[in-house]
Amino acid sequence: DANFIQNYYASSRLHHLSTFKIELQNYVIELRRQRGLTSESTGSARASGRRCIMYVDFDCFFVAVGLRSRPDLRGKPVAVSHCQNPSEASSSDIASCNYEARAAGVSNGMVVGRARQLCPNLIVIPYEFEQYREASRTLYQILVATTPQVQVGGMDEAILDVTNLINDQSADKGAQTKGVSRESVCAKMAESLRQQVWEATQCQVSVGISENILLAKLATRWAKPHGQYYLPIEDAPTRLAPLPVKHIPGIGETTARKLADAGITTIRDLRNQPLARLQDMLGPKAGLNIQRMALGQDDRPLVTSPPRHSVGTEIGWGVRFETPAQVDKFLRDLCQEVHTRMATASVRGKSVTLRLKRRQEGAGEARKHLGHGLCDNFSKSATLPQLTREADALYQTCSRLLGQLAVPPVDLRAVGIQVQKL
DNA sequence: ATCCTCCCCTAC
DNA sequence: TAAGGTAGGGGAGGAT
Ligand SMILES: Nc1ccn([C@H]2C[C@H](O)[C@@H](COP(=O)(O)OP(=O)(O)OP(=O)(O)O)O2)c(=O)n1
Ligand SMILES: [Mg+2]
Repeated sequence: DANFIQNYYASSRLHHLSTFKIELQNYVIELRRQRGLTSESTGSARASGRRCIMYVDFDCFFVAVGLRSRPDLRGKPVAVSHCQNPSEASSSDIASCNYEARAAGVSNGMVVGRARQLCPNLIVIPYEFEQYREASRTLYQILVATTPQVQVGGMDEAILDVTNLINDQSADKGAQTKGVSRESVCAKMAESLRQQVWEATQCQVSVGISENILLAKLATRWAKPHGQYYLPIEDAPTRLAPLPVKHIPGIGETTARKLADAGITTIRDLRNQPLARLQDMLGPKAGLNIQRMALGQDDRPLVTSPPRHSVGTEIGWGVRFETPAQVDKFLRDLCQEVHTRMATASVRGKSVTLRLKRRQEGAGEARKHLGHGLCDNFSKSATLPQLTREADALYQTCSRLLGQLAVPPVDLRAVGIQVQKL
């Protein structure tokens, strides 16, 4: 099908999630430039001691945007998904659900069929990607107008370093005790941001506030929905101790299970482990990082203009081929897509990786309609003849890699390419 | 030690 | 029907 890739991307939420993030990073740089703030000192460069970090995150973002034009649905359980029928067997993903739906056990990423079992009166509304894009951009306009020290966390979340702003305002107020003053000045600033975002977007954000990125992010959990929460760093040991390890950013499903197998389930457990044991399980750097986080320690500065290290594209849905010629055509189209993105970003690369998924021996049809199902992954990289972004050069090299990986077209379930060494 | 390739994992 | 992408951190194991 000639326009498969374009049509697919037009409907893929995960594609939009990823590409909006890149676009927002560039947008923030542009907003800073417009305000003549490019070379502003860092948010905490002047300060030697305590930082003040704010984590700003829209509440059930896609649903909140969708409900603006559907006020009659407020108060009812609502989810955003492609699902068009009332089936309890739908394998369509829920991108976002509101708090009414969550009360029934529904969560983001769940398939609609399962969600309907938990919440039979769940209402499904469609995606509105352009509206999400607009709301995100409005959020970032407001944030950059407050401080240039903004890190893009994603389409619906951002991190601010307001240390210098807070210190200046605390100093202006003169005599007040430092600790109390800082907290109240932070709280006022967060109130103001939430109000501005609400007025400009008719969507709510929550704000977590603390002294580093980790604690500010964890604080947003207590801030939601549509609230704010200041987590004093002194309280961190007590507040973090009982939380499941999965709350630490970087610990996902797989790592949490691995830790559970070793009897480690809470952040307290993580903190009490000998460092060497965590490092044996997770590796030297990961073990150290995770134990530091368990202690509430995080000295990472904001990254306000992250350098780009790779440009890639991958499709793992609807991939069902019969002939090598079909695979070849698909690969050509992917190379063209990457070429276009590299041109937009004004980058060229010296190395390319081909990534494939191959249907596992004996795996039946995927649980998800036209999904990749159970697969084995393969990747192979090669150096490009020169620093390039030309679609044809990418294709020549990828085509060779495809031959080397030798996956029968019928067994292919995903194809992707990624260019690096930019 | 440090690099390289081929992975796995994570977050939105 | 359904739209399971994307970039970065980092580990294992081998080469230098
Ligand atoms: N599995 C997921 C998770 C998220 N998203 C999209 C839809 C979300 O609205 C948006 C932001 O993700 P969040 O994790 O911030 O979730 P929400 O904003 O929906 O809820 P909240 O932040 O209130 O917990 O990303 C998605 O498509 N699929
Ligand atoms: Mg959110």
